[in-house]
Amino acid sequence: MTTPYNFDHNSFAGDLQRDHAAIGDGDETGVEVAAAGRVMLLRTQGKLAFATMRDSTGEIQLFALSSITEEFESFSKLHLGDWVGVKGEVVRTKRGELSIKVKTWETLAVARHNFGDKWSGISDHDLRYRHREADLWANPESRQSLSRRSAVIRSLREQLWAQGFIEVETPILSAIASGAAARPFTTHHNAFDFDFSLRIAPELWLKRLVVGGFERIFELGRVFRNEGISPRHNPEFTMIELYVAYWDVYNMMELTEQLCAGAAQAVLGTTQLTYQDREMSLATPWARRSMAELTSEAVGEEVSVHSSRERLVELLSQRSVVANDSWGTGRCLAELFEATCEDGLWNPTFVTDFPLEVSPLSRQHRDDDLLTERFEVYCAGRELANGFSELNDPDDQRKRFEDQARLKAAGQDETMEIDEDYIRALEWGLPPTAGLGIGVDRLAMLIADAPNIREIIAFPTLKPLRDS
RNA sequence: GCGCCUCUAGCUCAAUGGCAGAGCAAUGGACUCUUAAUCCACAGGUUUCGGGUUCGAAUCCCGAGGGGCGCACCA
Repeated sequence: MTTPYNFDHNSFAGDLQRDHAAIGDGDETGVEVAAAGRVMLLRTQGKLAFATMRDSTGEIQLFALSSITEEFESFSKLHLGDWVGVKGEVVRTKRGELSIKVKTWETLAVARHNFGDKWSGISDHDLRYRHREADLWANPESRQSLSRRSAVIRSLREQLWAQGFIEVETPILSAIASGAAARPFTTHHNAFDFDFSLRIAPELWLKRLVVGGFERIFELGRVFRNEGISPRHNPEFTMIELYVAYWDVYNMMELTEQLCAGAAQAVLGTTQLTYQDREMSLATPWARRSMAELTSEAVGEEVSVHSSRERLVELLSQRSVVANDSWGTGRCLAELFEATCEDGLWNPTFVTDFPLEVSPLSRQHRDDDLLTERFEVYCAGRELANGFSELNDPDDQRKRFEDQARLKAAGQDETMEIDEDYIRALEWGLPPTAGLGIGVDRLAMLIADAPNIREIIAFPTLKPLRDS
C-alpha cells in the first residue's frame, strides 16, 4: 500500500477545540479545515462512523457519513492507531461533541500493533520502556512527564539566558574522567589507539573556560557514570553545570533556589508541589543548615569535623557503617550525615559546610581549615544539586589531587585522578568563582511527580535482551 | 553485585495441585448522533525458557532470562 508523502494540514485538535468552544449542539460553522493525527477510538453506526483522533495538541472527533464522506466503507474499517489526514467542516454533533465532518480523508500510515487496552493502556514497565513509542500513545501521563521535562529544561535555559549566561559545550570523550568521584565508562579510539573515558562531569573544562574569560557559562548535557541503576539513577543522566566569576557559594545558593523554584513556577504555575502524594514547597528561600548541625541533631550529641575520630567511628558503627581506616573525621562526618539525615530531608535544604576531605575541588572555608564552602541540596531524601566556591589555588589543588591519589592507593575506588592539564590551567589564574551542578532528571522528577527516573527519560538504559 | 517480589492471549487481568478463562484489540456481520458505543458471531495459548516432584503443575521445587522494589555504589 502506497501512502502519501505529505498531507496539506492547517489545523490542530487543541486549537479547534478552543476556537469553536462556543458553538451549540448540532451547529455547523462553515469552516473547512484539514487536520491529521491517529485514530484512537472508532465507533461505527451503520451509515455513520465516529472516530476519536488525537494529535500532539489534543483530541477531536471525526464524524463520517456514508452520504458525505468519500470512501466511507474504508473509513469505518480503520484500525485503532492508524494515522489519517482528514478534510471537512467543523461542526458540533447533536450530542454535543465538536467534530470534523469528514468529506475527504486518506490513510497516512497504518498501525500493525495496537496501543494497549482502551481503559488501562499499557502498564507493563518492560514494554513501556522498551517501546516508549507505544507507551506514549497508550498512557497520557507518560506524555505529560516527558513534556514537563522539556519545559523544565526550557525554563532553566531561559532563566540563565536572561541573566547573561552563555551556553557552552565541552568534551564527552576524556583522557581522564574527573570532576566528580565516580567510575567512568571507557571506549576505544582507533586512530589514537587510546582508551577514552566518557565524562562523569564537565566541571574541569568549564572552569578552564572561566580562566579563558567567560564569566557566566553553563552546560546542559549528558554525563555517564558506570554505576548501579535504581529508581533514582540512570547510567547516563542530564546535568546542568554553571559557573559565575566573582561569586562565592552564598551568591550561588540564591541562584540555585531561584532556578529550581523558577522552573516549577514556569511549568506548574506554582512552587507548591505534590510529590508522591506528599506536599513539597520549592518556595524561596530554602533552609540552610550545616552538615555538622544536622548530624548533631540526628545523633543527639555535638559532632563535627573537630570531633574525635574514635567517637565518630563509634557512632557510625552503631548505625552499621564500618569506617575504613583511610577515613578522616571529615569522611566520617559525611558518612554519618548520610546515614542519619539524608533520607529525612523532604523540602529542599542547603546542607552547607562540607568537610574538606570529601570536597577535592572546593575552596577551603574562610572560617575553618577542615571545611569547604560547599553545599549540596537535598530534597525528597535525595541529592538534587551541588555547589561551591571553586578552589582556584593551583598549589592547593595539586595537594588535593595528591590526597585523592593516596586514598586510591589505600583502597578507595571512587577518587579523582591528578589532572595536570587542569592544574596548569589554574596557573593562568581562575578568578574567585562559584559553580553549581543540578541533576536535571531529578528536578524533572519532582516537577513531573515521577517516582522513578525512568519515567522522565524517554529511553532509559535497559538490560539488552538475551536468549535464556 | 546481593536480597525479596513478579512474569498467563496483542493489551489489562482471572483461574489458590484437578477441563486455561473474561473484557478490550483483531476477524465476520447488524445498526443514521456515537462518546470505553451497543448487539450477534468467530478466532486467539509451548501459562517467559529449561529441568524436577506428582496419578495430575499456570499453581510446588531447582536453574536461567526480563521487570519491580530494597541494599550496595552513587547524583
